[in-house]
Amino acid sequence: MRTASVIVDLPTRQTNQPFTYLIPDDLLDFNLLGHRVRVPFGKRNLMGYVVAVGQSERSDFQLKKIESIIDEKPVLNSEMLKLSEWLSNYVFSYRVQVIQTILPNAFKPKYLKGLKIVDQVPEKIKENIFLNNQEIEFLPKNYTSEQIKVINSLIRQGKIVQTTTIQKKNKGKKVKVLSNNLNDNDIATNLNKKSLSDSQKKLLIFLSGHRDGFFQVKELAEILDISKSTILTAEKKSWLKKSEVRMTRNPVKKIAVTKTNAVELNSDQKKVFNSVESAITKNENKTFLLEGITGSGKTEVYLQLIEKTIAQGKTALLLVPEIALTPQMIRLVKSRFLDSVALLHSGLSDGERLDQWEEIRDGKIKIVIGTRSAVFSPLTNIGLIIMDEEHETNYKQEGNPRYHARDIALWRAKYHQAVTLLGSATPSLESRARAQKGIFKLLTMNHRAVSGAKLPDVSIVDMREVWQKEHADNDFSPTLLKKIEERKENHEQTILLLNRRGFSSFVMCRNCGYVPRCPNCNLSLTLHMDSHSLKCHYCGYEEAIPKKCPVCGSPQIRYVGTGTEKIETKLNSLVNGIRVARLDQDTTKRKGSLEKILRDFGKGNYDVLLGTQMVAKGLDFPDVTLVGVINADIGLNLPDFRSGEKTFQLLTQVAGRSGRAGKTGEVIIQTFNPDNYAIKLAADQNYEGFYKTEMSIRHIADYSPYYYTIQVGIDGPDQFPASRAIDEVAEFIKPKLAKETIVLGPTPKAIAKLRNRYYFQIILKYKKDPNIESTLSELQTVFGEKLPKDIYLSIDRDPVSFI
DNA sequence: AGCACGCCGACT
DNA sequence: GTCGGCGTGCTC
Ligand SMILES: [Zn+2]
Ligand SMILES: [Zn+2]
Repeated sequence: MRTASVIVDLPTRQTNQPFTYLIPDDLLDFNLLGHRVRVPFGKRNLMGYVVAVGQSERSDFQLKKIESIIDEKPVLNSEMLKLSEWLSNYVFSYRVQVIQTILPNAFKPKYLKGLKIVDQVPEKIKENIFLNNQEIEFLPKNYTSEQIKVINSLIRQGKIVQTTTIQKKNKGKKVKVLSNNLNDNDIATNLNKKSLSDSQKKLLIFLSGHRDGFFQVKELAEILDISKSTILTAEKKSWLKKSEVRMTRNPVKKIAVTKTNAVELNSDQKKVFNSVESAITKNENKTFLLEGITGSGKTEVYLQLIEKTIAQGKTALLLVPEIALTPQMIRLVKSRFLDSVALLHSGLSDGERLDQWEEIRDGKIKIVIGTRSAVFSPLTNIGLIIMDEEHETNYKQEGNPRYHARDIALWRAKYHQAVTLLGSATPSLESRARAQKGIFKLLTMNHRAVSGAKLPDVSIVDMREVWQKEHADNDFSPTLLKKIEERKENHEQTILLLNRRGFSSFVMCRNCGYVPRCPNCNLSLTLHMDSHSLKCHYCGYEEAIPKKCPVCGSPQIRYVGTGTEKIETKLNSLVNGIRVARLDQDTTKRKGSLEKILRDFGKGNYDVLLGTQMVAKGLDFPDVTLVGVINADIGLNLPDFRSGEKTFQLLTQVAGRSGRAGKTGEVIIQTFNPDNYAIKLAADQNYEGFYKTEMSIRHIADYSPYYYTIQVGIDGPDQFPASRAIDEVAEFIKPKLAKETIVLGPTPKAIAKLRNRYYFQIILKYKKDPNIESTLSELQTVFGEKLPKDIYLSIDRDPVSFI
């Protein structure tokens, strides 16, 4: 018997395995591998993915037949089938969930429930419920309980049946287009007619110049500045021919650019280019780590390597942490490769994403640039995968499946015998350590690309002294303030970083010390003057600012700590006429607002760009000659072994925004911990020094990269059952793991309560433990089975954050 | 996820 | 006796 193994579209523990189906006669000659199919499953029809085809002689029970295929072409090629199998095991996720992540959202089907009459039913029912149809769509919430009762009894009697239909969605809009239907003679004769209106004349002249184009009515009306009715009349007269095309939505086309060409590389860049290029040419599965200081011209190297790859008939993938923050890079890529590049990011609609996906699969597009999920784009024959800013934690998905784009990139590069290029000014310790061991090849660029441009001069300002000499609570040291004023006078620009949004970090009663907290998370609420409210930054809870203390009634409420809002207000009052743009989550909620702020700042409409970590990433503004860090200590004391690394990266990256175009840049770092190693080494722009120091700290504490880490979590609506469950998890796994594996906990998570759920964790640290994967997958299947429904188990391999 | 099966309390 | 509550388990 010819059979197919099908993963059904049901992300549950019990259905996380292939089910075997018979292949119907009409599909026997068809290769079903990777196809979406409709299959009967229990009482209903589900969608599924064929992950294998073969022979089976099972006689223990009657196999069911595949009902039909959904698409003409398979949606998963053999690479993606293998990848999904590996990844689901690697990150402990259901296979369907991984497949859904690999595929564009538009492939998620909609199940429509319906009712169908199969026998005699009372006339009244036929009229009232079926509205005299044989089959209707059925949504229980649209019917009264009486009606549901009647329906249920008729189903029991076998007179009507429930049906499910699987609906495909988003196959792209069909649009009406018009094209020229006249030959030269026709046009000439029509143009000679006396009765011709100006609009008609315009249209005819246009048609004579665009013999082969297809245009939408609206488009034509706009181009020629004539009314729609003129065009419709012309259609009636058969001047124009009507047809329908499927619109492929291509968001890159909307970015208008002029073509640019490769720029001559400097000697640093040339060296890097040559090493990587030779590996691409030789089809070596090699990974390079490019450690290039900020402004060293990594992008130009990327572009020329992509060009080379394409010239060899292969495809290329460029991953960036966040599209919105790298508009310059996108523009550059687009200007170099024009329409042959696909842009994939979270801002696309399902339909846009599907269109791009199909063009990539069909080989029409050979260059893909995109964020995390673009790593799954269905390119074939990949020659080069570039991951820019490889240290960014954005590349790790929070929530299932918890994958890291770097892991996928390396897997795919191996599959394709391709080259991976990881680039950063501040590589993750993990990658840098691998380069040390020779697993990755280390390449460096230590000079800024623009001739004459140097790394900025960095100085640390000890805020303890400032508070002693001036008055405490000063957010601006006199040094920083003076320099901001100077920049304003000289028509240069300043970037200010403060990694905390809102007005103040929390509010406190001066009399009794009461601090308002979130009822869902028990975390202190942040004051927001924009919205005149207190907000929880973790769940979004919001309440009014108290006029007096709810505990003791005192009207003396103190605002503690400083956020971006307060800095904006202060700066406006301290420097006369200064124009400040604020860039944080609160000012960029609206679609397009981020781009607008950056554009306006680039045009010189502002003196200062003030914001959270967003201002540290990738921005490239030539007039910025001063970067100020208001408070470098935020994040330094978080309960996370990577807090030093994160601080170093943030400071180094933001410092790199200064003096990129030849004008000397300056950086002022304000801190209460001027002796902290991460802050000092960031001030020295000394990545290698930081790497060595941090590695010794990690070594002593047995942390990554010396050990692998896995976080096992439990969360539930009540504290006690959840804490008991995590204890049981520990009991379950401990005896199965290798003796050398270190088990930390169980402990409550750093944020112990979030959105009314209680969180607990166990951290596993291991170098080599052959039992780890089997133990954890057993934990999911065996232990997970008896876990109460409202308690969730999570497994996070190589977590990037412990907060 | 649905849906059936099954075992208890409440009602025509 | 029957209806319906939702706890448990299965779906190729
Ligand atoms: Zn009080
Ligand atoms: Zn909250």
